[in-house]
Amino acid sequence: MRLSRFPLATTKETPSDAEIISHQLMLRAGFIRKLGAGLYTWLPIGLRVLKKVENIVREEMDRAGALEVLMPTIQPGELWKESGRWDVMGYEMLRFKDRHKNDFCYAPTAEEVITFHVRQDIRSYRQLPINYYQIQTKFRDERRPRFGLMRGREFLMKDAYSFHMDAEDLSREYYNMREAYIRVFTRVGAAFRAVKADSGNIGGALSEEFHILANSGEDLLAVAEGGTYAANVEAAECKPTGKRAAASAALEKVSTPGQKTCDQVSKFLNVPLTGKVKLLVVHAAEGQPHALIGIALRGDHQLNEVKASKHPKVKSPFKMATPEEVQAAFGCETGYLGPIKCPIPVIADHAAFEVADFVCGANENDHHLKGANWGRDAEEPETADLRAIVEGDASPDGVGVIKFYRGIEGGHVFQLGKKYSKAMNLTVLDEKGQAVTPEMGCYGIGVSRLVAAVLEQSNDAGGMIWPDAIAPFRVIVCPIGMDKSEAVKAAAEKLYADLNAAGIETALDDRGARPGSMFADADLIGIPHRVVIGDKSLATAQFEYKSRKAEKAEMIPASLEAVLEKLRG
RNA sequence: CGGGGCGUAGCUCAGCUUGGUAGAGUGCUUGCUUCGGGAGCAAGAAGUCGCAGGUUCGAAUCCUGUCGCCCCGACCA
Repeated sequence: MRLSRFPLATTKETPSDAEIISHQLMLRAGFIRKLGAGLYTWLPIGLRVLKKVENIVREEMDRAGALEVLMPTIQPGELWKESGRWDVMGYEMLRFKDRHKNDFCYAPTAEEVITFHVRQDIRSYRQLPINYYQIQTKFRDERRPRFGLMRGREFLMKDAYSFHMDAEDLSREYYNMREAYIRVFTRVGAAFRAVKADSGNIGGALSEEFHILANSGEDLLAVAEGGTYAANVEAAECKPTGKRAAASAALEKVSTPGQKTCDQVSKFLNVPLTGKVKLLVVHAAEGQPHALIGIALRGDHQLNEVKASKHPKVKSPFKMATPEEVQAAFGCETGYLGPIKCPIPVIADHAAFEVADFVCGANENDHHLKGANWGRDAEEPETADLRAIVEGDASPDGVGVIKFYRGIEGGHVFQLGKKYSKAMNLTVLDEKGQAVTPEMGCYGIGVSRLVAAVLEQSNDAGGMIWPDAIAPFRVIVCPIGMDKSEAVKAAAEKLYADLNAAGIETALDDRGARPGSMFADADLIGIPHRVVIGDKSLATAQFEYKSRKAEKAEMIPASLEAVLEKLRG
């Protein structure tokens, strides 16, 4: 591509409404332009990168045996009513009516549509398993779109849906997709991690997210150093150790005027935070004997609200009791609550259950208890995994120590089970002629998000640094004084033609710009390989080569072969 | 949805408190000089000051409404 014919809309200034580096760079380098909140146009150079990522995804899906389809972005509301999600989905789903006043929505996902088609066409077990995928625009009306392409409203997504006769075959395909995802993320040059995700489904349904590691990531990941365990902190388990020291101290009520927080009490009584048990009061689930329920946590731990919401005795979604409700139930302020002589039922987190001789609130203003013990001073409580995992915890699988990383969710593989096939009455006949409801899996990759995510972990002060596999061009040829020197012009044109002939996507900066601006643009748009041709280097029959990642340029022989050698580098 | 902020030249912003001829930088056009890390000088084109009302002799500026966008939070998956 001749840059004189290819508008490079680069700017020096950083747009004020871009918060994260990938968003800033994509605007500055002219990859995207904003049309509205969460809506972006891909300009020619940016689109080249998007298409490359898209093709890698397509190749790997094809290789894994999935079949590409293309479903409409506009979906009939009827199907969503059939699955029951029309009323469940919130404002995230953009709804509208056509001229006949029929309900429609802009696709946020496509389980309903694909299930509808499979129901039309798939009748026999002989036709299964099957895995359909598409790479198509989605729209989710996020309440707060942000971070450019990272959380846009309209985005490009690869979504795949597989159908199976039984859970075993679903599991096989799940791992098949997982392998395909590993290949995709590896090929686009991302440093990533597959982590266990929130798997709410009963029946051992598996769910894993593929995260690109980046400090700007919205998700926190718990990864075992020296082990293989990795999970989204929302889903990271905390296992009981099964050990608790015997009670050795006598129960004693002490005056702790004004000491309301765990930190304050810990310092005031000179006991470590790990020796304190705190009690959170939350709303109980419908049908529980008491409207409130207490959750006991060790002093240094935080509640994991996802886990709490899933506990059968806790109201979902999770809701904390108000100070007034606590006062009514306990007759004291929230700073002095404890599980001993507690007026409401208590569930203890495993870690809180394993503390002996602990300090806790006395359920009386300005007083705490010392030397408290489960079993002796209160009934042995029901226990559950309720706390958030913390760095330094032992890995739940027993191998390694937990460390936190930030990640950007780029993909998700999920065993759906029969949720949609059942709701939408999809059945196929098995070899005995019996109708069977197929098992489903779904597998997504945020294609446009992946572009931003890779960039998020691959940039420097000069701008973008694209991996070869998804760079808009692999090589940029920068002739110095092309207008003045026939030799430079001829050499640059020849190299440009030769590289293209060799199948290398090459940009020729024939704009006649000054060297400074040429180099700055080449760096900003992140072309991985740069060849500079000037009279000085040609005098010694040399080109100047610089890798985008390298500090300095180096001289190479002025030949196509020498350049190709560097690309193989 | 709650709180805060911003809409002025293609882009980034000043001007608004205290009403009186529309500004800068950058980008763009032309010319001359320059030419290895975003050049210099000169000339030039470019804005119904988000939109609609109102107050006023006069509104970018004050008031009301409205739309759009951004940030924090909550919410959702």
